[in-house]
Amino acid sequence: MSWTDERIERLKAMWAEGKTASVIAEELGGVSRNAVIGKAHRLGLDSRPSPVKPGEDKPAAAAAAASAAPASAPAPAAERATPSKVREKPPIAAILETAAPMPDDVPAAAPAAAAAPAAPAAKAGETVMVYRSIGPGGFVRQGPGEQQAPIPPAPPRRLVPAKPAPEMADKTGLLDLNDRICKWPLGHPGEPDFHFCGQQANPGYPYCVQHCGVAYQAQLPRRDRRPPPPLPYGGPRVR
DNA sequence: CCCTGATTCGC
DNA sequence: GCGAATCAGG
Repeated sequence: MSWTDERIERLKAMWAEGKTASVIAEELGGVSRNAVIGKAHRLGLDSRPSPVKPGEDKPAAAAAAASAAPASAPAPAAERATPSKVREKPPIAAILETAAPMPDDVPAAAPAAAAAPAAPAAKAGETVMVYRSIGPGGFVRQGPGEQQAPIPPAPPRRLVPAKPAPEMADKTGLLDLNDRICKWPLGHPGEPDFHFCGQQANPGYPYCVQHCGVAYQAQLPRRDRRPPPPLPYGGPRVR
């Protein structure tokens, strides 16, 4: 990895922001902390308060020295690292509120053909398969034009108490989660229709195959990773 | 140990 | 010019 103009600019910017050499190296990718420091010095960037050099003294000038009581006081220090905006935490109560209530009356046979979970964004011309709930009994896979399955499944003879309430017939609430169904969240906690994917979980994983594909991605060697897009200032720090 | 930046020096 | 190795303080 070479020092292109663009990378040098990013180095300068981050160095000026006060980021440590390690962080800069990590964000630039493909270079070590030492490389960053070395480059910064060659560029003549401002020195940082060095743990090794409290005041100023040159190794060569060691002979003289002695009489100096260096007014060392570099305290640029920390006032960063605080995210500009603290994400509101979802109160657990709010999540619980959206979980399936369990009213006494039960629906005869929930039609529930509505909203399939988050259809993936499709490029033009692509066929999007959708998993559509056919009620408490399961899901069918449908293409865009396809109609509801012709043979509606026989309604369950008896609904067990744990089964979903009408409004949650096609949604998976917090209380529906177990280790066999996909826990991929759809929507945001606190919103009325917040629910979970609910498809069959990929055995050994918390998500279905589709969402595992999103959640788990192969780690590329550093040099092959795409550097994060230019964030002029204060992008979210991922660590 | 971990972290930090500075410096050196072979390439 | 580059950066690993090394140094040295916190």
